[in-house]
Amino acid sequence: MTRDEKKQQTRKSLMDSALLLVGEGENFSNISLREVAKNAGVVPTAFYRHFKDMEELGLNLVDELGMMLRKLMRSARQSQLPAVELARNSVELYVRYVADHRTLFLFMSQCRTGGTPALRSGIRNELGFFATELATDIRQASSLPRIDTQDLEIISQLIITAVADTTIDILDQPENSLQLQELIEKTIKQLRVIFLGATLWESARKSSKTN
Amino acid sequence: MTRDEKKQQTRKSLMDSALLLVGEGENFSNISLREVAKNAGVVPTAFYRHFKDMEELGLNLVDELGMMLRKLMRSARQSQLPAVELARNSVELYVRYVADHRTLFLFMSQCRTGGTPALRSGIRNELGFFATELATDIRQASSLPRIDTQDLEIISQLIITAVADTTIDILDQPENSLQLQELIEKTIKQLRVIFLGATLWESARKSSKTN
DNA sequence: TGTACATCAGTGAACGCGCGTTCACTGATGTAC
DNA sequence: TGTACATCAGTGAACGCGCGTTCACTGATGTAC
Repeated sequence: MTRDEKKQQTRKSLMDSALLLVGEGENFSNISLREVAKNAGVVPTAFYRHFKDMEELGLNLVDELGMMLRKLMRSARQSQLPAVELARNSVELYVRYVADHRTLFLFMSQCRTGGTPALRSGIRNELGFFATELATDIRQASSLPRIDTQDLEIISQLIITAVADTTIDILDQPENSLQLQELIEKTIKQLRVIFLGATLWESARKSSKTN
Repeated sequence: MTRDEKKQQTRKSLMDSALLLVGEGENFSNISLREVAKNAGVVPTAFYRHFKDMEELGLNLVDELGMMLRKLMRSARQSQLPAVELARNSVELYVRYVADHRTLFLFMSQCRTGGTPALRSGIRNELGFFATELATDIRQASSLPRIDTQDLEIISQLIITAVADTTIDILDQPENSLQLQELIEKTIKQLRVIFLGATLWESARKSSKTN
């Protein structure tokens, strides 16, 4: 193994170590550089070969989260489902991703509102990007062909907010629990309300034009 | 001043001191007992005469938040506005409350997803209570007279989520900024989409009954 | 291919600091008579 | 009202601990010839 490969491996260990500690219930902003290093099996000073401080490590986790979300989006696009089952399908796909990447989504939920300004804005950026992509998809699906672009983005943001906000509740539930199923149904209903509203919104726009 | 009055005063100083530090950009979960005591003008050990630890102080801040939210709800009820301007009026009232109690809402935003389990569930509890109240109000306003109670609660939760989620963005903006106004308009639009969706949701329920 | 030197990821000792918590205390306020 | 004692909010010294960061270092990997 080359020196560079080894370095990348240690770097990954450090990031995984931080996520592990998040998974054990620690708040990311309370996790110490020393804990992370210890957990990764290196001496504290080795940390500095990879990151300036914990915030920089966090920003790299945000990048990892971003890639994850893009993968999720790609999966969602593949399943060309009829609109009626789109909400259910999307939520269930999301829940599966959350379960499979528990610690990364815990990190997201924690830092989205609780992190340092840089972390917060990093995550909000990724979610914003996600919302824009979602708006494009909705546009292309032509379900709401005449709604204006700005409003479509606002609606997409609302969808993301509704889903992102349930994430912490999902993570608090054991997998396959009854409560988890209820959370899923709740979120599906919320998305359907939003979709229904979006349909009417379009006509509201049109009628306001005629006023 | 009696001894008990003095004690209550110190207790308040400690809680205010914690909020002050939150207002200065510190994360509540990183604030030390010593900082709080120092800021309140007492010796660190005096802290223990009032709270077991910082989490207990935080739970008392959650109570304060709860009272605040109930006051907000009462104000909102007084303004018997027509449904068409209800969204705008509510959002603007909320924004005024957020501006007037900046640090308390910062605390809420931080801890809603980032706090310890006890704090998180405390805040979610308050917001849940708020959602239930909101559902009752919507029911009584009879705007959606035949929607089922459970679904109405779910829709109320979505409204709360949409508003609560913008809170952190509102707090990041200087008062009276253009961006702030845009955030307000965005939230109003989101609430209107939800209300519109709720109207359709009702008929969707009815039509499913006929299937 | 073999040698001599450069690079640099990770080491380990050391530092000063703020932390939460303990303890015995002080002295103003409260209470019983 | 006055006195003697009890209460208890706040004091201040002390503790051991984990923290982030510095520094000179080691030794395996990489490179130039």
